[in-house]
Amino acid sequence: MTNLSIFVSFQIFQTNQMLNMKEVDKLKEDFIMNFGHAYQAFGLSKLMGHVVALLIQSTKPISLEEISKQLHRSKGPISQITRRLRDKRLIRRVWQPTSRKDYYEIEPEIFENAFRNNIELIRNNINISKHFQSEIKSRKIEDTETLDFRLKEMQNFYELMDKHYKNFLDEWQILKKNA
Amino acid sequence: MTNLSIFVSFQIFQTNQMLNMKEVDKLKEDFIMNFGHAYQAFGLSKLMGHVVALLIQSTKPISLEEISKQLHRSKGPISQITRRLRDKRLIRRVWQPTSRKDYYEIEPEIFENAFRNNIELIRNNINISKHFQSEIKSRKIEDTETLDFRLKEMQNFYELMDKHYKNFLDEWQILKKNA
DNA sequence: ATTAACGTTTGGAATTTTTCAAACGTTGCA
DNA sequence: TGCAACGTTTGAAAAATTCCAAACGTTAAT
Repeated sequence: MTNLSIFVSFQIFQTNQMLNMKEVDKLKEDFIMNFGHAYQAFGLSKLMGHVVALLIQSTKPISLEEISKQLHRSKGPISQITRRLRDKRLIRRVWQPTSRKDYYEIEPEIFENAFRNNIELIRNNINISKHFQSEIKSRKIEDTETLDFRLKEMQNFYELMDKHYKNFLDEWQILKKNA
Repeated sequence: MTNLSIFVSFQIFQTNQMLNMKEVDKLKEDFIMNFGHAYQAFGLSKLMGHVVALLIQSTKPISLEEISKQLHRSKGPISQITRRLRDKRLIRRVWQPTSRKDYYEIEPEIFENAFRNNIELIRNNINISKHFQSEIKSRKIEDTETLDFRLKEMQNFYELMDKHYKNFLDEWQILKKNA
């Protein structure tokens, strides 16, 4: 009875430990999945979100091999996705003197950089509206009042947006320096 | 010689007319393609961009059948895409008393609404950062200083962004009323 | 020089997304 | 009541994307 009691409480202890382990892992996995969905919602690859999440929650840089292991992918797609993420300046490669492997860590300015990538899309909208306004004008097409109005509105909208985007980034820089 | 001259200039005239026709159509097609790419870059369906572009450049509402004809798609996908576009409030359905068909036109506040859809994604980022901060806290996980810092920064970043987004929309409203 | 440890590239497989044609349901009209 | 004109849904096909395994190139160590 006593023995059993001890045994049981030991079991419970074990189980709690394991549950805690599992819960932390589950939380980590959940974190990774959340970023996957968020990235997908932004029109990016889900895997990109997974890698980003993995690196955000990691205290130290992670090798390509370890990334592929943790995300259950082969090295091929991870190699490609890390390249794309580096191009977008969301992660960066670091050298560990002790190893020949490539290690990756999160780009400290990941959020700013992701945002800057978005600004470029906005700029593209401005360019589209400008481009077609000038095309219409130079060709003297008829009955374009409505389209002219809409294109001009589009231009105004995204130019104002661009202005506020800059304000935002400026204020963010100030905020960060004071922190 | 004179006759030939007249003939030639007539030919040129014809050709110019035809070229103009083609050029306008080409411009329209180019416009549609541009929106397709832009929508794709934002993680939306290319076809959504095509429909939006078609409706932006049209003076009058267009029937579902005509949309599918102009975009060379069958009615199935057009029906689905118009539904999604209506859900996002980028286009709207209008009733022509003379016809039983559904007609679509661009939503006058298309740009604002598209932007508002984006704000929701931002809000999601805030929620992710808040959620995991509280999860970490309630579970007393060890060595989370780095992650805590990053999550807090993420929250700050997107909350500041949200603030500026609101500023932007407010200013846009004012600008539009005064226009 | 050879080998071993890497990351990258590549061709095809697997998965997901898009699209179509046809069936279906609804509504207006005769 | 029956028919015709619609839009929507659906199951399968087509297209696009993602993914893996293996080949490859490069570099470092022996």
